[in-house]
Amino acid sequence: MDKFIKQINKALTKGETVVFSSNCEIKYSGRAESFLPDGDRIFLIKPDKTLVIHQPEGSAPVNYMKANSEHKIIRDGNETYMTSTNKKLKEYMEIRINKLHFFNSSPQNDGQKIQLEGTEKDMSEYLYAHPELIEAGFKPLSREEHTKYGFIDLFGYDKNKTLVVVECKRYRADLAAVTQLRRYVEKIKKSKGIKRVRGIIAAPEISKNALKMLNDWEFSFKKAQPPKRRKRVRGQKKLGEF
Amino acid sequence: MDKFIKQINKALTKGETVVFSSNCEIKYSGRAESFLPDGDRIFLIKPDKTLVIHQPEGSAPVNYMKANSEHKIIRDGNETYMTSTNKKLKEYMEIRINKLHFFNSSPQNDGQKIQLEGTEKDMSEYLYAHPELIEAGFKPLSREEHTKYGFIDLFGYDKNKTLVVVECKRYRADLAAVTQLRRYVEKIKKSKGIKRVRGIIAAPEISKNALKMLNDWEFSFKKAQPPKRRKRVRGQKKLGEF
DNA sequence: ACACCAAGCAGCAAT
DNA sequence: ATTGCTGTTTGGTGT
Repeated sequence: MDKFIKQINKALTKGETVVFSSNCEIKYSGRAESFLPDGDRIFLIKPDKTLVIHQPEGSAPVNYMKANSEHKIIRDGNETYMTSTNKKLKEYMEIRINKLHFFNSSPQNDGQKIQLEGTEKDMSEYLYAHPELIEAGFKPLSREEHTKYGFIDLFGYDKNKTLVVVECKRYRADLAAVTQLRRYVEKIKKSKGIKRVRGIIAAPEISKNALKMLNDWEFSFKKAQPPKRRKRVRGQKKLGEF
Repeated sequence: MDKFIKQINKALTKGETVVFSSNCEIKYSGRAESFLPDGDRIFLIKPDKTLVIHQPEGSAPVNYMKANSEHKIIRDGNETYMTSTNKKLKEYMEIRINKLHFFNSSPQNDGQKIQLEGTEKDMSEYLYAHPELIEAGFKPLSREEHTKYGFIDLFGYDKNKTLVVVECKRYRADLAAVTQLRRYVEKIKKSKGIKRVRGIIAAPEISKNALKMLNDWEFSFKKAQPPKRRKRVRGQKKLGEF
């Protein structure tokens, strides 16, 4: 355990990435409060002082501390603790480490940024470039615009010069998508002093209740998908699989 | 590298938790598509076949595969790849492993569930038990109720027997909170055929625009907080700090 | 399954 | 720093 304390303190000062596993108990206090009784977990401490703690199931960490936290190992009699504090965020964590299973610390070189495709932004770009996919005669004016009424995905005129707000969803549109659209439409009506502004949800699908609310408000739905390049990845049988 | 392949295959069949670091390139195709050029990353494969991949910064994984994915190591000439597939979710990942930095596999025993306090649910429970914190004469009828209009945090009558919908937010209420409240209020008005239903946002704070929208709709704001036990955690100077 | 919603959401962009 | 919003959101709960 003394070796562990030396190792981790050294690693933290050197800005290495630390991974260890231990049997431990975790207390957290900050935006909420949590307690996790004894069990084996995986710990990851990054050079930016992010701490992520994983149980044996699920994608999300069970506990974590955000970047720029301060991590310390403390001996208290027979017990070993790690404390993590983030004064700025008023967050505190205390981990009683009962047993260390393994420890690794190493420098990690990685200056790369992930390149992501098929997002809602890609979708609004694509529809901006191909307005006929919304409807014949649609003339886009702007996309991804931050207005004081909110963040409007796609905005333009229809063939009758009526203003149209388009809200894009990369998946199934739900009630929240419709209320969001409605908020934009109403704000624009009010600010421009015009009676008629159309609202369109562009998404691959829409939930039943959302469609009902859409109809109640005389908005409309247009089936559309975010674009993908569909490059082949090893393990995929066919490109057409999804 | 051959040893690595044996180790990882063995670990995966035994249901151990695998952690390794490698220099690699990552391609993903599924709900979206991504590409991440060569760099050092930490890999975590859990007994439930969740894969989580971390870069040296931030809380969130840069890439991941959800539980029940299938992970395989493949040699292709001089290159080593790991493929992860989840047929059910139609998700595919391919990782070209250039160099392995370290590897660990170990059984992890952890049957514990995190105990969390200070959630929105705790807040609505507390306000249900202490209705005077909303306003004098408020009589709650239900809390956390799933209706076909949505999920209503707190519902009751005010001192004048007017129906009141309360939407709780554990942190600052925003525009979405107000539109959510408005949706519930309108649906209840319509379904019950009554003209007046009040709406209240209960939250520690509310954003400026949200407050304006709240006033426009003649709803009201009540300052309230989720309850916390505020137990002491090592590293916290005083209980009163937050 | 779908639907809806909270989250210690995280991360990002614009104000 | 605050606001608003997307996300390969994740995770939970109820229908």
